[in-house]
Amino acid sequence: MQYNFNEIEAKWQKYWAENQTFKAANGSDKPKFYVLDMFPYPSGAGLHVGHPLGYIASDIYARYKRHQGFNVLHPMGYDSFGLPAEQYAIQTGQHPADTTRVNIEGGKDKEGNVIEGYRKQLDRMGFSFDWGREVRTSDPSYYKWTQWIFIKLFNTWYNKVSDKAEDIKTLITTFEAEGNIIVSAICDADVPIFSAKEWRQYTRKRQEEILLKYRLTYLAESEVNWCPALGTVLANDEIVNGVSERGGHPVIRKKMTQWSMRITAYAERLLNGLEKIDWPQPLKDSQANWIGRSVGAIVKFKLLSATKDKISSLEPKPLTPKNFIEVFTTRPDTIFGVSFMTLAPEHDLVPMITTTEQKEEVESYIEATARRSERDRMSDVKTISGAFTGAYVEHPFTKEPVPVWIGDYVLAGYGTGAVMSVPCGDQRDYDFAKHFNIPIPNIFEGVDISLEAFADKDNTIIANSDFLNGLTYKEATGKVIAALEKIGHGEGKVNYRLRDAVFSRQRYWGEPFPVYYDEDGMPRMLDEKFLPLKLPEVKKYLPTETGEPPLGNATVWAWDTNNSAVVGTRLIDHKSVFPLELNTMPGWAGSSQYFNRYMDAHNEKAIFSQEAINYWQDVDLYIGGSEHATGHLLYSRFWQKFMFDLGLVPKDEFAKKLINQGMITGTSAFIYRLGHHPNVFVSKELVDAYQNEETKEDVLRQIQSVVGNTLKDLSFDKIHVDVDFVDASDQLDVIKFRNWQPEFKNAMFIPDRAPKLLREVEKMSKSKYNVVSPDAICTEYGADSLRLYEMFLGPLEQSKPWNTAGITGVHSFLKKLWKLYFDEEGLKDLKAEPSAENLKTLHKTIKKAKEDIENFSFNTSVSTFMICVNELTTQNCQSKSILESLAILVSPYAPHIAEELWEKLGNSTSISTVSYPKFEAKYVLESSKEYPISFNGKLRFTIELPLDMGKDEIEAAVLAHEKTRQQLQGRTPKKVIIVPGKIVNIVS
RNA sequence: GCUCGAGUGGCGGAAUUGGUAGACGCGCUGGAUUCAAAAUCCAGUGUUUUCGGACGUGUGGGUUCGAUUCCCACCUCGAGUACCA
Repeated sequence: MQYNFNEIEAKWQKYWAENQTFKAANGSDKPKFYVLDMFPYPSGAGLHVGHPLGYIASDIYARYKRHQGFNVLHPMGYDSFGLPAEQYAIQTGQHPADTTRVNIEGGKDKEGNVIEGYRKQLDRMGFSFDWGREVRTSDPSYYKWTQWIFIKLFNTWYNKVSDKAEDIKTLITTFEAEGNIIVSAICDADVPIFSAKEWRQYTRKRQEEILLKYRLTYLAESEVNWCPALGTVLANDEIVNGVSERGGHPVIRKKMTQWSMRITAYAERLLNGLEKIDWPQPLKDSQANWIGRSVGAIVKFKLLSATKDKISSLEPKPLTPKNFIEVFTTRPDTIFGVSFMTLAPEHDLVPMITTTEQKEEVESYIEATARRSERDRMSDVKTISGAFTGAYVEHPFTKEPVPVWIGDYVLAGYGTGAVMSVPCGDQRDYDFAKHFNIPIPNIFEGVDISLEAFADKDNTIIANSDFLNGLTYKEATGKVIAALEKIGHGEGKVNYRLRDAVFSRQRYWGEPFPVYYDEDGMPRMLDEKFLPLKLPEVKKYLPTETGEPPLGNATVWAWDTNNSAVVGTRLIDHKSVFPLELNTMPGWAGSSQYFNRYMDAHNEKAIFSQEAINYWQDVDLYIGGSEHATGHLLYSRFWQKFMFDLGLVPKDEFAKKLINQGMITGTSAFIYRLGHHPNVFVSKELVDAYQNEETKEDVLRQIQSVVGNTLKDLSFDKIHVDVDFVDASDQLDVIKFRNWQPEFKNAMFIPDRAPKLLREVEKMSKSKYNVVSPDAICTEYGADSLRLYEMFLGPLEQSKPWNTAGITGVHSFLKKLWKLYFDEEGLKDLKAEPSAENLKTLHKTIKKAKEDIENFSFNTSVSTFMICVNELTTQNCQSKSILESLAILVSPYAPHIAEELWEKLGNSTSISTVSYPKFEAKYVLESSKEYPISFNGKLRFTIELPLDMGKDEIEAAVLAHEKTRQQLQGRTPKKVIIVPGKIVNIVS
């Protein structure tokens, strides 16, 4: 009987679907285990072999956990809002919902190409997903809950005292009773101070404006990253090297009114939370880096409004709210080294403090920096530029005047947008001072600063600094902060690099905000019971002529408050019918709580029931790509903590363990095309030989014999060849190549048979002809072979190249496995009692396979199975019990063949929940050991000795051995090292 | 520049606490089977050699009876980040 994988795989996929084998119940006597994959964006191009790597690993683990007796939740869904569907809609006019459905469920695209569909592709690989819990972020029944969370965020503020998010009502109550002086909140910087009386006298609009400054999602005019080519704003994590992550378009800074998420409220908790989750260190590092906590101080420098000559006569005046400049510094200990102050050119105070004499220079500098794009400014960090404002501030301790400059090395968006410049202690300040001839006072003990700044905190001893002299960095910092606080000129402060996240996108294919704008133009939330607010139909998916987002094209997009319904925009009267928000939410909105929604995916009354969330708690294992480190994975943690504060989820971290699977790259194939002879192709070997001086002439002659002797100098172009035309020996199938494209129809090859190709590892991409689809592999070798091979390639986390040729190794393993159970006639007569050898092989395998799977070392467990099958084949194992256990061991990796073997052995239920074989040490105990005998650390020979032999006996046995005497040649050993069970080393 | 990770045969990779380097697979070489091919099976396969051995895990040093593994310096590649005060 042959191993007919196509038939077997189709049969069991059908069986699993019909019997709902992998349906997970929300409650069970078994312990729970939640295995999650990052859900995919369903693109029209379909999956290539790189995509399922993580899914295969998580599926193996999920299946293993079922064998271990866990109730396993292993869901899958689609992150189906996004840019590609929208851009396709703009080009073709097709509704993104339609193309998205085709990409998932299959069908035809506009050109009539057959799209297989993600679901079918995934099904062919035999995943044990509980498809009954599928979610699609673009489905109104799903995004209803994304909108719901948005409303919750709007109705919440962050109380620093309780250190958590609280209902906005508690804030309003406080305002009404006591004003905001006693409120300690994470809010906008420009909140005015008011009393309860003042609050009550404010208009409703004024009150709303103030509350917006406290809400966890708020509308604010802010500087955003605007991408003109995409017509939308982008978040910081959507920009790579100053250009858009998608498409590589330039990005400029622009002021716009946008929804923002107050993620900064959670900065500290997001940072601390990293300590209790088992996530990859590089990923934690990059989140920590992104949050960018730095400890230092705020220092206030009083403004002196006069020119330098007159300052000395000025009377000292107390600080008032408007007459100082605030800086943030991590080195308050160097305050006596300040010789100037630098503001970002965009700093609010610049126009106010600039003197008439300096006005022209400052304005032209500001104009020049504004003209430079973000990218220019970033790529050119060496050019030093700046301008003097003419203004001075007063040093808080020395009372000396300090000149105020502006310079684009100071960023408006970090800290206070102003720095106290200490040229002796900071290289940027140093360079700036050198360039503009500003003095560089030295405040470090025994340090030469004639060439560069001294920034080594650990070896700092402060000098020339009044009361800080002789102190270390740490001592001086503490002392100076205390002194600043005492005179009211500053305080200790922790600063974060993390910015609030802009949450508006000028796009069509995203979640609509459940927001309308009232008669005052203030945002109001729809009542929860009217959700979902569905995306309106539009004629065009582009921005409107007046520059509004695509939803501006909708004719039915207004909120009728009398009837609680979406109505035509013509009816807007700002009395009872109001305009709805035209922006949509960003890509990460839908993915920030999807893992919790899976727990109760069809609940219409709540995002999930409390029973469901309390049962499943959190994700036990999450597998996905590292590219989401500072996007999805940070935002999801933020929303989880928010949900936790509201008491909606029991855990404030959503995933205990996370693994980043590596990328599978392609192995591109190239043939060399002869210069000036576009019809002639030369093998890699000949081109290599041509590069070698010794063989160059031979190659030249060989090529001349084909194309004529006129050719003296050879040149070669590398041409991509479809990897489908290449065999395991890297030889080209010339017939396939000639039929590939018309220009190759009459191609000639040197040598003319199976020329060797050059192979290089590159990212998989259509244009490189190195994309391999899992469907083709499933058809030719089967899903079980694909699964095994993806795991066998190497460690899960590592990036590694795909080469289809190698799959024959795991495929013939499966055939050998099959042959242990079947011969030509059918199932073998498996009545033999297991031999000691059989049991040893089996139990060795159980032990190793279990260890490997628990360490996520899937590549080595595949080797273990190969060794096991090779041994059992040699042993001619005919024991049913051994072969039953083997089928279970293999089943997480190659589930189809395992089910078939299991059934043919006479079992009537699925193998998927059978308990894992138990390792028993007694079967693998050895009585003797082949001891390696080394002399001075170098292995010479081995001797077999009983394992229970003691050190002394071993020494005696080894020294008595004839080969030992040969090695020693009469010398006496100086030392004999014996590690029982391991090695013997003789030093002589 | 900074942070993190990695360098092992022709290739993917293995070696669990420092203890027989190269498991397993691909490829390659030879053989069996076949009219032939595919498939299958058997043997070999780090380099070198005077067939005793010698040399071998990016480079140079160190610790150790013993180092792919630990320490120091350097080189190369990859990922992230980038004027963060």
